[in-house]
Amino acid sequence: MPNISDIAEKANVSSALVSRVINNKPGVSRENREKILAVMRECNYLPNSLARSLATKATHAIGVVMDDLCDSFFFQLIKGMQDTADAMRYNVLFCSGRSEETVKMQYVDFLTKGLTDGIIAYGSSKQNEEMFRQLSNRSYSFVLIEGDIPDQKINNVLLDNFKGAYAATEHLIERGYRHICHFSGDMNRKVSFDRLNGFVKAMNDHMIPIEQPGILYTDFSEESGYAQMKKLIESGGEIPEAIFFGADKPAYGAIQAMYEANLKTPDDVALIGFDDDRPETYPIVYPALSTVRQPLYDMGAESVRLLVKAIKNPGMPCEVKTFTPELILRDTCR
Amino acid sequence: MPNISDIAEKANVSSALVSRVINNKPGVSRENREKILAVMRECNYLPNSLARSLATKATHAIGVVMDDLCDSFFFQLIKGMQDTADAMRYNVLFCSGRSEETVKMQYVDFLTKGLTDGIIAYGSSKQNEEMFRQLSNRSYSFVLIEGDIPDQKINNVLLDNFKGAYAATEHLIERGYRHICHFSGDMNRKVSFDRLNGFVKAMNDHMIPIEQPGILYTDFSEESGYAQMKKLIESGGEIPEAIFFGADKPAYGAIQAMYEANLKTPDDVALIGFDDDRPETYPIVYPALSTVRQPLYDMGAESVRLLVKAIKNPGMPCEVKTFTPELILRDTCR
DNA sequence: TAAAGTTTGTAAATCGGTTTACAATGCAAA
DNA sequence: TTTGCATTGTAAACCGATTTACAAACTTTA
Repeated sequence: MPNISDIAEKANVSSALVSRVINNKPGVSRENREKILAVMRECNYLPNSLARSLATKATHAIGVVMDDLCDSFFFQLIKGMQDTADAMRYNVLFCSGRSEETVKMQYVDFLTKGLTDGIIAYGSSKQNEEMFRQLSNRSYSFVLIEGDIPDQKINNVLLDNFKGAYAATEHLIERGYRHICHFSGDMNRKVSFDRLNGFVKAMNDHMIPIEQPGILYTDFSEESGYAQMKKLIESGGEIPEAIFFGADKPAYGAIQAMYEANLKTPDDVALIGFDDDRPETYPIVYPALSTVRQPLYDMGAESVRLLVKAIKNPGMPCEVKTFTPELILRDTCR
Repeated sequence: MPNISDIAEKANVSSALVSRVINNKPGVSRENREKILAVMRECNYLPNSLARSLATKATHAIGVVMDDLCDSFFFQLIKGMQDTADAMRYNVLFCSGRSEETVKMQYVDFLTKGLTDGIIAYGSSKQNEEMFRQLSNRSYSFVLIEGDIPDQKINNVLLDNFKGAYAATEHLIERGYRHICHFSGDMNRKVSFDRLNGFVKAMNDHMIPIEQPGILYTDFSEESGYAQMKKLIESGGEIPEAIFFGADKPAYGAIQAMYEANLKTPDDVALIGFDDDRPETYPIVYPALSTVRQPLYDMGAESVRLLVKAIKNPGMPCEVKTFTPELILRDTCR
């Protein structure tokens, strides 16, 4: 691998001239420019990015750190980020924590030590709050999606989970359902609280009592929804007329349990999920799930725009962009 | 952001000593080591990775370049890579081409200029052959999964597509089916040729004629399988007893078309897919698809092992690891 | 022809680390 | 007391680029 001095030597010029050619800057005669270009081509020369970034203090790369890349939930988010970054001429490096908070933090550490001009992280938990606080102190540019750090000004892309949950619940009420339950999402996540609160508030505002089984806790997996629904059915207790879920995946799990117990939706139980995390498959699958849609593509795009803005204006005051979810009615609740 | 000299100054030592502390090397008195560590902590000092990598010529990072991250097909591959890299203390940076060959190549370029010690790329096409040739010439370490460059020795992780297709077809024949068709995958990919050839060879070896409609061409999408199957049904021609697909996604599409036409599988048409690219959902979905399983997790893991080996032994002769797929019988063909 | 201005080229500092060669120090053995 | 050997510390070169300050050469202009 030749370096800039090798090229300079072969072309009988100083390395500063070669640098000017690399960066298309003035101050090089036509003659020399062509000679240098020829030598570069001949030697298969590629300027070393590390050295360039070290000198210029810019990498033109942004990092994205997520809990787990392998979740179709993130597809639209990723596409939004990638398209936007492409358009803004930034390269995106995705890192996957494989659901382990420690691995995720290790990647944040890795990327922020010089490799990227900024990072986007999805989700915050108590475990990583401290890390983001430190990023703030270092005045490193970053954007947090769906996770806020108490008492800390940071760039944030959020969803109004409360409003979405409220709207979904209210819709169920307006459709005439009275015995309505909630399957919450993972309660380690603030979003799940907000959704739960939206549900409770809507029920209260319409003076509908929350009857047994009331609120059942799941995580964000299909398995957990399946298990809770199966337990509910097997308990022999009364089955609610409608269920609002804190996420789509447990709703799909519940549908599976209902299917096995020969319960139909929406006739026996109306369902509304949250996320619009549709399996990328055909509708034979299930009855299409009614849900509260997160505008993930837009959120991904906005997070990149915000990050690039922060990178280009260091010291810029932090911004918070809140998106509003949309109620989408499909088969499981009209 | 303090640098190493700032720390050295504050601790009243030379920067070489600080470097030794950072890297846990001998040659520092207990006293000084502790003082330096204290100053580092106090200043929130983080050594700059770019500078370190520039000096040591190692980044301890590997890049993975794929056509499109947003495809559940890659999940197991990604997991295999990530787990293995974690265990070997390498960081993995994933890049997504968004299906555009030019973007994918741009990332190869970006990563190989110093950012990563090596890369893994999935799939090769005529368009990017030249790029991989050049990587070879630069003697940059890389591994290609499912893609070989003619006349070029490279590290390769492959699947024996021919054998898998042959086995699947033979199984259909042994089950007594005679009117068997093939829906090929995207013919821009060599894998599709191999699978097609496996099908044809098995039919020939058993002296079964390939009857109308014979071979239908799809790409790797559900839509294409749906469209071809629908056309076939609407054409009013004879429906084959069994179909072997070059990929799972078009098979799922075909199932959808069959469902709409009230055709049952395996009774009306037996189906075998390829990939074992299962939707991460519950079995209500479809009849579970019989398929030829790619050991993607293992292939991902092996690609990382091979790459790291190549990084650590520059000049190592290239290796080719070929995996054998496994026929998995589920509902659509017993 | 001299003075002033414009191009073009170079040397050297810099980015933030690592590493090598060597000097200074301390301590035990002779 | 001298010799020899670790141990500890430092200065300086280096990794591969960018950038600044300035010198040299060439044009204009008066």
